[in-house]
Amino acid sequence: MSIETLLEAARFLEWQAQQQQRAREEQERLRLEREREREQQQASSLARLAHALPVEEPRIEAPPLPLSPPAPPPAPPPPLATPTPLTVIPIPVVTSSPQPLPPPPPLPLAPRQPALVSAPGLSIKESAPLPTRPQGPTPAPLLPDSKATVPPTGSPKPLQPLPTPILTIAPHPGVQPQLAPQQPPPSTLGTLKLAPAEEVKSSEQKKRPGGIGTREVHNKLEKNRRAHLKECFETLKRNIPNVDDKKTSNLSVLRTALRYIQSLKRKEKEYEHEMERLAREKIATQQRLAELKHELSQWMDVLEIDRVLRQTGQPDDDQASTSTASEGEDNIDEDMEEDQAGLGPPKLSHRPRPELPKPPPSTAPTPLPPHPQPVALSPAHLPGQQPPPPQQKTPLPAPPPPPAAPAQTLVPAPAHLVAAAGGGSTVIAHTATTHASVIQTVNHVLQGPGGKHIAHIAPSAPSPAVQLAPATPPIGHITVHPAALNHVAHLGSQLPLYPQPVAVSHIAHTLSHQQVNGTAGLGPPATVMAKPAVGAQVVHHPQLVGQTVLNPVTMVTMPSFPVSTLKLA
DNA sequence: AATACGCAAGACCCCGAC
DNA sequence: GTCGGGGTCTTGCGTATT
Repeated sequence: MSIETLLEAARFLEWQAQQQQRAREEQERLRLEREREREQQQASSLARLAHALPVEEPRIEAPPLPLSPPAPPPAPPPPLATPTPLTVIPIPVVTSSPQPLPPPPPLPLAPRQPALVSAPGLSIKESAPLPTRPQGPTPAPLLPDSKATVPPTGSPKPLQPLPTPILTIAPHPGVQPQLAPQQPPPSTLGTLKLAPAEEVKSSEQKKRPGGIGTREVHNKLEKNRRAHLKECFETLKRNIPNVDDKKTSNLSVLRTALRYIQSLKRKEKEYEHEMERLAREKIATQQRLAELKHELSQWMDVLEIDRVLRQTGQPDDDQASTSTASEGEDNIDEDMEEDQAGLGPPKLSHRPRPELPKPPPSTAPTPLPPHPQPVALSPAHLPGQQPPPPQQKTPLPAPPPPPAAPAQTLVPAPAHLVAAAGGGSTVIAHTATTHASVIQTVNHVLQGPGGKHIAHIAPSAPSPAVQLAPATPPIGHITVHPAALNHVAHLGSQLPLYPQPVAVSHIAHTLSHQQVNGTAGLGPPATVMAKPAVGAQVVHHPQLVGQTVLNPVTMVTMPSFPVSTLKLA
């Protein structure tokens, strides 16, 4: 492209130069004509012997007409022919060498035509190469000269025969004298001057189909092509690092360029891979962050709920879950503190056996207070059928707006707690995959009278509202696993209210052991974990660490209730 | 069919190495 | 001085365009 633009620019400059040259020629011609006219007038007036003069004049004037034809071709590039040329003038000297110089008024016509033909490329190429190369100086003149003087092959032939017409013109009294003076000034043009005559012939010949002129033109074009090619090679060379200006043949340039391009491609691939890797890391990190946030929010919700339960709970032992709450730990902060303090035992005492239950609340799908929160309590735990004390509303305010997690996060949708209040007392806790809430839900369920509870946890509909859907078939991401009795969910243990051993393995995107335990990002849970007394065991999933798991699964193992009563999804 | 354009072959020249 | 490499120039031919 740059070459093209350069060519365009060069053409434009050349064109301007030509215009300038032409204008000067015109002026010169007019001046000559005036003088000649004067002379003629004087001569004619003095002596009417000069009949021949008028004949010649027509020739002189004839040129102008032809001049116009050449102009059009160059014109195309830019309409401007204005002042700039002055500066450009040098260029014409360089490039126009072949043709433009036609100072001689009569002759210019022919020379210009060739110029038109060759103009496009010559300007740039010759200009560039000439200076650079040692040959440079010679070539410009050489072209005309070589053709004119020494025709290596056969091109020059026409030159000598053709001169005759020129000679005829030359004889003009007025023209010749002037031509002579003009030529001297531009010494460089001297050679060029010779060219015009040749060019005239060539132009004439070239007009003839298949004539020598065509060959000349073709040679020029070919030369332009070579120059262009050379320019391209130089450009290419410039764009290749570590290329010696010397010793670099075109072939070597091509080879070097090839190697360079290949290396660039390799680098490009490497960078692409690096970018992909970084992008994956970013996504994983974002997911992890989102999950941690979500867990934190859920955990807070659980605490909140527990607090509510305690507040609303009955002091009776029957309602174990509530009883614990009844102990008056209204303050979440206290729970937190306790948990952090590692005060597990007290809770244990609170929680006898989940199985022990309280009145089958299941039947009472008492509509949970429109709980905006993602986590809801199974009816069994709801203080039953008791209208939620107003207090609930106040403490529950924190509907943890789903942590502003990045869109990419796989964090499941808000939780749904589906409580099957039916006689079967199958409680399905459909909630998001947050172990804390899961545990809690399960624990609550277990406490229910029926004893048949299934905590169903899965990413569900976005609506955070609690749904009581007895008929809802348990869908199973979840897994309440009575069999795995040996495992005590660390998360379960986190719940201060329900000390019974519960194993929960929360498999999420990229969870490390610390993350599962909450020791990594969650300060409070970490301390809560310390409940060895309860027999809590943390199930490690080292094989999952660092792995991305789609469809996070939460496993809750609850040994405390009879397996027979369990209804799996 | 005429013209324009590009390519390749041959000839020539220049320069550095031996 | 010779040789080889590289570059330039000229020319003919083939193809595309008008």
